[in-house]
This record gives sequence, C-alpha cells and structure tokens, in this order.
Amino acid sequence: MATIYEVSKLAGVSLATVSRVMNNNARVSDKTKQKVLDAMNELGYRPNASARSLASNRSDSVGIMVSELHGPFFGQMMAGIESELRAAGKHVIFTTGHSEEEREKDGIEFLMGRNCDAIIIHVEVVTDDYLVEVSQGNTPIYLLSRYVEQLKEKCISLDNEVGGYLATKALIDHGHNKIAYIAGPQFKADASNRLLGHKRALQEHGIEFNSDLLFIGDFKETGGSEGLKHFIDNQLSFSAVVCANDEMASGAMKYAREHGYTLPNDLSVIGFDNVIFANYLYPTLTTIDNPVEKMGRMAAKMVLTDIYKRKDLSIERVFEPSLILRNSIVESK
Amino acid sequence: MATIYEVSKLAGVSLATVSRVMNNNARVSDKTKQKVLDAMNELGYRPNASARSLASNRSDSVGIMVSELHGPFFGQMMAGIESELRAAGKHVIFTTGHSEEEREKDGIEFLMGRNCDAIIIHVEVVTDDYLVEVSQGNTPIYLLSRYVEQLKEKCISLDNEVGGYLATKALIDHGHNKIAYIAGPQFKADASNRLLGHKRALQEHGIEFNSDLLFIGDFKETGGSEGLKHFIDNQLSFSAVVCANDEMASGAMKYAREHGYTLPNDLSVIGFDNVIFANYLYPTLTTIDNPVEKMGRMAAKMVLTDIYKRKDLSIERVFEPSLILRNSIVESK
DNA sequence: TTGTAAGCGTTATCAG
DNA sequence: CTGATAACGCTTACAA
Repeated sequence: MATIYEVSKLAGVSLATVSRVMNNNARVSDKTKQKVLDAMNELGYRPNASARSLASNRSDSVGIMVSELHGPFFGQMMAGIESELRAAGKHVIFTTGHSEEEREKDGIEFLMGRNCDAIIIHVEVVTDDYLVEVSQGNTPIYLLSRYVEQLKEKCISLDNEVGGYLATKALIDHGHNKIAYIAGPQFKADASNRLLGHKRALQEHGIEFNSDLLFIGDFKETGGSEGLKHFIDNQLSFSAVVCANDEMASGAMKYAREHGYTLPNDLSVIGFDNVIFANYLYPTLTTIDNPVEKMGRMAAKMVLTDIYKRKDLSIERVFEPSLILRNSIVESK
Repeated sequence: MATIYEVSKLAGVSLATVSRVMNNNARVSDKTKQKVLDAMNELGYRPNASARSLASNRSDSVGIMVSELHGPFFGQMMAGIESELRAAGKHVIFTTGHSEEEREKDGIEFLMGRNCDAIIIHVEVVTDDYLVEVSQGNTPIYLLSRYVEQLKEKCISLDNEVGGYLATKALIDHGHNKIAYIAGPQFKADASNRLLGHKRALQEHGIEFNSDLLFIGDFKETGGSEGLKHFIDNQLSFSAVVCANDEMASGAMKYAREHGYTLPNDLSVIGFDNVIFANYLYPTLTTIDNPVEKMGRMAAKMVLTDIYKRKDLSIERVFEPSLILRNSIVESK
C-alpha cells in the first residue's frame, strides 16, 4: 500500500504538501496540487485511516448504539443516519445493547473507546442520569427518540402527545365516542405521553375519560390481545380501540377476529408508529406515522453541524407525527 | 486521557511491559502484571484504538456492506454478526449500497479504505466477477447469502433448492396437486434455485410441471398480486400457490381476498423466508425459514477463525431451510 | 505557497 | 521476564 511518503517523492513535493491536498484545508497552487493528485492516482494511494486519526485526534467515525436490531424501527433509523454520514465521508460503527442495562452501558463505553467523534444513542433501559453522566465525558452524545431535559440540545424526539391526540381524534372524527385505549408501559415516556394526548383529545371533544376503558399493555402483540380480552371479558361497550403501538394493534386485531368480530366493521382499530407490517395487516392498519428515518437523518445532521462544522444544515429537534389513513377504522354506526 | 506512557511510569515498568499485559501475548510475571493492572485502573486507562491499529496493522474492526437496510432481513443478519463480533472485542463498521451497483462498489471500497480486517458482504447487484476481483485485494471478504464458485470457501448460503422443494412438498403433503408457482426474477440465483426445488418436488411425486401455472414476479408485493391475477384471469385451475418469497405471498393473499376468496379454505398459500411480518398476515403465513441471523453469526465466526485465529469455532457454509407451519395452508378438498 | 520536523500512542524487534 | 528504541502513516506548528 502506497504511503504519503511515496506520493510526495513521485510528485516531487514534501509530505506536508501532500497532506494539504488530501485535506484541502490550506492553499496549494493548482500546479502542485495537480502533480500530487496525479501521483496519488498513479500509485493508487489510499490514506491510512488509523494514522490520520492518531495524528489528528479525529476518527471520522461516529458510533451508533441501538437497544435492539430486531425491531421494525432499527433498519429505517440506521438507514437515515448512515446515508447522511456516508455522504459526508464519515463512517458508522454500531453496536447493540439487547435492551439490557449493562449491555447498553457497555456498548456506549465500547464506542467511546473506539475514538468515535460522536455517538448517537437510541436506548431505552439506561437511566437519564447515566446519559447525563456520559455526556460529560469527552465524546459528545446525541439521543434519538428520547428526551432528557438536561440534554435537550442533543435530543431528537417525536411529539408523542400530539401523536396520541391525533389517533384518538381520528376515531372521534369517524363518529366514535366509546373509545378504548391500550397503553404502553407507563414508565416509558413515549407511552405516557401518548396516553396524555388521548385524554386531551377526549376532553376537547367533550368525552369523559373512563378508566375502565384503559388497559396498560407491554407494547408487544400479547399486550394487544390481553387488552382486548380484558375489555371484552368485562363486557364494556366500545366501538373503537386505540393501541399505543402497531404491535399491540396487531394483537388486538387478531384477538378480535378470533372472537367473532368482523374487522373493521365491528371494531375500529388504530395503531401507532406505522411500522412496515402495518401495511400487511388485514385490514391494513390506520396508524400514526413515526418518522424514524427522518429522525435518524437529523441526528446525523446535528453531528455534522456540531462536530464536523458543516454550516449548511438546518436543525430540528422535535418531530411531528401524522395520521396515516388505511382501512382499519370505519364510521361508527 | 491517560496513555501507555503514564501507566508505565506509575507502574514503574517500561512501555513494552505495559503493552505486553494489555495484549497478554507474552509472559509477564504475575507481580509486574498486577502492578500494571493497578496503574491502569488508577488512571482509568483506555488504549487508543488508532495507535494500536497503526502500529499493529490490524484495526480490530470488520466491515459490513449490505445492499439495503430496509428489508426485513437486514436487522436479524446484522444482529447475528454484531453480537458474535462484539463478544470478541471487535467492532463493526457498516455501510449500504442501496441496491445500486455503483454505490455497492463504492461502499466496499469505502470499507477497504477504513482498514477493516475483513469485510462481510451481502449484496445483490454487483457481479460475481467484481467480487472475485475485490477478493484479490488485501482485505479478505466474506459473502453472505450468495454463492460464487471461485470464492466458495468464503460463501455462506442457503440451500434454496431444498427450500423450494420443501415448500411444494408441504402442499403436496396436504393433498394438493394443482399447484401454481410465483417465482422471483430468474437472474437471481436464489429465485431460480427455489424454482428448481419446486420442479423436483412435483416430479418426485408424479405431478407434471405445467408452465401455465408458473409466473415470474418481482419478489415484491405487487409481483404476488400480479401473479395471482394472471392465473385467475387465465381461468387456470389450482388449489394452492407457492410464492418464492413472503412479500409476494402477502400480495397474492391480498389479491385473492379482494377477489372473493376466503383464505385459507379457497386457496392455500405458502411463502419463503419467514420474515417478521409472516406472522402478522391473516391467515398467518406458512413459509420456509431462512435463518439469516444464524448465517450472520456464521459469517462472523468465519472471520474470527480465519482472521483472528480463533480455534474453537465450527464452520458451516451451507444452511438448510426448514418448514414453518402456520395457518395459510389447509388440506385440499 | 511550500518545506522541516516534532509528535500522535502503540507494537515489535532486539538485546539483556 | 524486561527494557530500549525504531517503526507505523499522517497532521500541524513553525520556518522559510
């Protein structure tokens, strides 16, 4: 592998000059520049990333820590981050925490040890305090889909309250007023904010919140079926159910169908997140879009702006969810 | 950040000795080793990855190039690779090709420029020849879900022929003998091998292959609906259809239902791949499992064995698919 | 605009 | 078993 040294010899200039042209951060005459470029070409020169990193104390790499790779979000989020960063010549190192506290911490520290210039973090189980502590180290961190007050400059999140509001409002707009709600675990901020939005929608439309029609699920398919079972077993009357995520919506739909409901006529269902399979469910699921790919892109842009001093990118920290109308909700009879 | 130099001073030993204990690749007396360890601890020492890489000509990182991040495979595959590699203290750099030839090539070269110790590649559009050429460079490459004769030692693939066989056999075992087949693009080896398996299953069971009952789709949802439309419009008689992947199965099911079929009674459908949403379809999709996560793990193991000289891992290059029975096929009447 | 030279933090060779 | 010391390939003051 050719080194900068051989390039400099072939081009008849000094090491420093070669370095300058690769980084084009200092004035070099067009003529010498061309000589250098030619020499590089001729030798098939490729800069050595480790050497650059060692000398410059930058690695041109950013780390990503995700809690899980399996979920439906992951792919899109990563895609957003990667395409933005790669276009800027940075590379992406990733690791996962498998939704376990120790492994999440471990992963973050692993990435810091790799001299990442920044780390983008999408985790669930680690505490806010830990993140604040980490943020005081020398590697800047950015948080995706999570809002931590002290780190708000570094957070990219979805307005879940508005999302919850939109979901319930969509049902109300279709004439429903007996609306059940299957929530996610309330210690998760996403889940509790979505529920808040639900309550606001009810209130704004003069519908009283009935706690019998609330079930706290686990954000998984089972949570959805359990929730629906609960409502049915308790002989509650409702014509629609909002599920705090699509997985639970899927579980609820499955349970309903297995118990004699014809969907969507007997029961309107709305989900949240707009994951890929929402479009494969039967009926196709009306849901609230969670623009994870865009959010990933934005995280990358923040890094580019803050760390790599790019000037031309506009930053946005809170994303608005939107309603995706499909076939799982119908007018109330 | 503390360096090896400060550690050596605090421990009262030489640089070399400190290096030895971090790599524990040479004998160091227990006593000095302990002194060094203590010093490291006290200083919160973290080795500098770039410096190590520069000096040792190893980066302890392996690259992954995937064609797409969006597909349902990606997450599982990456998860498999990452967890295996991370456990070995290696890190993973990834990039994507967006299924475009230039970007795939570009990505591969990008990773080579990053001094990856090896690259695991899962691509579709780049040619075999290109891969062979790349394999002659100094960065070893490994191919996932792809078989290239000249690189067979480096390939991890699924036995698609057997998979196709199993799918059709499952239908035959359920009493079907008028079986339609919606294939994938035949220039893709996966697709053509699956079709081969289908034909073998028919033949072994004395059913003549009828080319009217073959449709070449695009591996997407639309391909499935178009295929089914084709068969129906041509008034062909069939009680079951095998789709060469789950996406197409989903499209076929959607089309069938929209055209008056009650599933699975009026039509048995089987897919291929066992992607996540197969379990969310209605009825849940019987399909052939494509063990992408395991294959990812195996790719990592090959790298660990070949490149990092781990001795204790058993290698397997061709994976067997298996039948996943769910609710989308029933006995033929 | 260009060149010189001192690092950057390790590893690895060679002695001892 | 341990210590010097020369790389590794590049960046970046500082000079010229």
